[in-house]
Amino acid sequence: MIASERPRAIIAVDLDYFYAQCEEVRNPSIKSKPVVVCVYSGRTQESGAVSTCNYIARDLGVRSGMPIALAKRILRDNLTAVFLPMDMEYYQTVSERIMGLISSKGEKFEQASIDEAYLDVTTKQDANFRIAEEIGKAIKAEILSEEKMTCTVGVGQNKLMAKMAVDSKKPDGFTIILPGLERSFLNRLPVGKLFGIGPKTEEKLKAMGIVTARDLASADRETLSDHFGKKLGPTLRDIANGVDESPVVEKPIEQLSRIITLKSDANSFDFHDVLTPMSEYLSKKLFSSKMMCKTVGIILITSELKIKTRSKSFSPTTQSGDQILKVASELFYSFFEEQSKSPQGPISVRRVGIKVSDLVATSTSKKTETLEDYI
DNA sequence: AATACCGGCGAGT
DNA sequence: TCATACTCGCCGGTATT
Repeated sequence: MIASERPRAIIAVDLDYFYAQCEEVRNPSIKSKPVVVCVYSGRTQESGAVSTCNYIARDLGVRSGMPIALAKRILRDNLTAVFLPMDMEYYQTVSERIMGLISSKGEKFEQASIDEAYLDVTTKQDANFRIAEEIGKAIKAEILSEEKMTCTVGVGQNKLMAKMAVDSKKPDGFTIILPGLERSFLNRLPVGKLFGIGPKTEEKLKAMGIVTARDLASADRETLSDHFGKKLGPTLRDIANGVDESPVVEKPIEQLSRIITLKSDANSFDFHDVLTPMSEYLSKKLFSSKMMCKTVGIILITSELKIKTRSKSFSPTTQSGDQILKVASELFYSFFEEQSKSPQGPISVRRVGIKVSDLVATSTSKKTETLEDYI
């Protein structure tokens, strides 16, 4: 046993229906109406998907990921419904202000997404999360007064439990799971409600007779490893037990990608026109985040919505748009070469993208390693 | 035998 | 019915050293 470890106090903050709430803040007159934020793909007038929506729309049955046309059908009798195109730049600036606000409330801060963050507020005299509660309330109050926005806060002894606390009451929630009460909080939940267990894993577990978190928490370790592998198997059991040792730390970006929907499905490798701006965009992103990439990949989504990927690593690392374009073009070319030879013939593609990964920070020292590679 | 690379899949926002 | 744009992580297979 490890010498008496004091439980950590972790706060999770989740900005409620973030994109749609940003739109409400910008234009308060829509607050009383269903608000649906859309990603229009440009194929037809209404093609695309719902990114997120406010709770008025959710209560009427709209869900994120849903086709826009379906959301419009659901809301067709509601003359007040508002459909807006996504405005990432605006959401990003709002997010940055709020993240700055949250991070100032604790030493260790981790942004988990554009609208989620963790804060480690562990202090010596806070075994019952009194201080964490104060800080959590202060965060909610400040986001409300400064940005006119509600959020949901969860407190637990690790990131997993803080997140489960958040998920248990949204929107505008505040939930604390005290140390020791993890199992009683989780036990009744179906495994699919646990963070990290999606539909596929839930189905597999169900087939094994594991339905609730209680079942999973005491499931045979050997059996879990056999079915899910030696990493995921034990992790699943940990999740059901509320166990999570992962620290609150800012993680460096490890990949960047850019993907678009084609105006119509295609099956040739003449993608130069769409690839060029994507490569330039990624190059600029790399530059602004002071990163270089070692791997370039392509992403294709077929007409049947199957995802295909190809990638290539190289050295030295690069930041250049031309280089990214060159590698991506080669990958596209050989992908379609390969496809044309396959028995099914050429494949039809709906969406295409480029991904840069294996990112490394550009050397800050005077003598760069990459320079020597060129000599 | 260990590590790197590659493509597919799953989960989440 | 129609089905976005990202990010991260794991798995198994194969290639490289």
